Amino acid sequence: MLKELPVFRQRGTCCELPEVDPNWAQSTSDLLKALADPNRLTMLAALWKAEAPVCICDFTGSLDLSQPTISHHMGKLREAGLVESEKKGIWIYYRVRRDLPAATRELVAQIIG
Amino acid sequence: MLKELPVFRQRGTCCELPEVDPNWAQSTSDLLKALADPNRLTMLAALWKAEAPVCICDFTGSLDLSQPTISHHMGKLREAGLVESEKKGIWIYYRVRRDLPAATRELVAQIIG
DNA sequence: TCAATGGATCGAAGTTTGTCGATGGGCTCG
DNA sequence: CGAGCCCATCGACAAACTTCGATCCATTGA
Repeated sequence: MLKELPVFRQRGTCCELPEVDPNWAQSTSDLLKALADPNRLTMLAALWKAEAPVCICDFTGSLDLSQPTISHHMGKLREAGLVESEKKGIWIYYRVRRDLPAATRELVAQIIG
Repeated sequence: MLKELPVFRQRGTCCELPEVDPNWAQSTSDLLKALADPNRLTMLAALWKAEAPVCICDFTGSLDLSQPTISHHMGKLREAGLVESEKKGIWIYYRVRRDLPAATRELVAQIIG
C-alpha cells in the first residue's frame, strides 16, 4: 500500500507534524457537524434545489419525522448559518442563506451540487 | 432577507419538494460524520500535508489526547475510507488513502486544501 | 530471553444528539 | 371572538459519541 516509506524512526522519539490551526479545526467541524446528518442533508439539498421558499410543513410529507424534530433540525441549519427564514402570515419560509461565504457555498455545492 | 416571495399557499395543504436520494443522504452524512470532529480534522489535515507517513505516537505530542483516543479517532478515519495504514516493525504508518474516490478527494481538498 | 515500545482493544463514565409528545404563541378565516 | 393552522419551545429518554485508564499483543534491542 504505502510506497517510499520511512524515514528515520527511533524508539521513544516521535516526529513533528505539520501545524494545524485549532480555531480552523473547531469552526470547520462545527459547520460539518451541522451537515453530518441524513435528515439535515436532505433538508438542505431540498432547499438548495427548490425554486420557491419552503415551509417546515413541506417536509412533514417526505421526511417521516415529527414536526418538532424537523423544526429542531432546521434550527441547527440556521445556527450554522446555512439557512435563513422569513415569516409571512401563518408560514415561515426557509431558504439557503443568500450571503453564504464563498468557501461555504462552494463546500455545499461540492457536497450537494 | 428573502425576496421574490410566494407563491400560493393554502392552509392545510403543504407543497411538494425536490426529491433527494436517501442513499446519497445516508452515505454522504456518514462521510461527513467522520470529518465532523476537531481532532479528526486536525489529524486528517496533518496527514494531508505531511510529507512522510505518520504514526499514532506522532500525534500524542500535539493533540493533548491519550494514545487510545488518538487510535480510536484514526480508526474512524479508516472506517470512513479516508486513511490507510501499513505496519512496519514497531510502527504503523498512516497516510491519506491513495485511491480516494475523486469526489471525496475534492471534498477533502475543499475543506482542508 | 526479557524489558521496553507502539498501538489496538476493552470497559466505563460523562456528554451530546436525535427523536418524540405535549404545550404555547401567533396568525387568519369564519 | 373562536377554531384551526403553522411553528417554536420544553422536558424526557434512548442511542451514539468522546474520552480515559487498564490491559494485551507484537516487535525489537540489549
